[in-house]
Amino acid sequence: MFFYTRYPSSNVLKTFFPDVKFNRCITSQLIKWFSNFREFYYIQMEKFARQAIVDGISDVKDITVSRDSELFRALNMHYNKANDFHVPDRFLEVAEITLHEFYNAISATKDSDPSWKKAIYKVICKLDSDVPEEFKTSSYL
DNA sequence: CGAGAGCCTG
DNA sequence: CAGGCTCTCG
Repeated sequence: MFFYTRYPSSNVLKTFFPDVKFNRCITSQLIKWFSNFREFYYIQMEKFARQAIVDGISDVKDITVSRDSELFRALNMHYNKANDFHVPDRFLEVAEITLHEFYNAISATKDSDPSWKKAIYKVICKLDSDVPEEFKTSSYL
């Protein structure tokens, strides 16, 4: 599910767990869970973006994310351990865009600003796609 | 005041 | 992942 949306609202998130009766506690736990997913995602992005800079890559266009990228493997390992479904191409695009955002920001030393990631989050949150209905049938996450 | 983001920690 | 804490926003 994360491969489709990075910023689902709590209500949207809930619809993907039809078999769960939510109370305040479980809901916040679910929100927290997804928040952790985002955290991991951005941590990886920053890590690989910095690595690209250390590696001396000077053009953003030389930074790409494909299914056999180290970055993709790290993410897939985390969100899709069993590798039981196909990751949408759109996710690869979003991942690449995210990586570029980090690369550009760090290159411009914007990371000296305590809240420099906010600008990136603002861009990425607009790239969410709809999650296929099939995910609502079983506890896919 | 409560939900949720974001950051840090275990 | 889950807890805990600060901070923003409706």
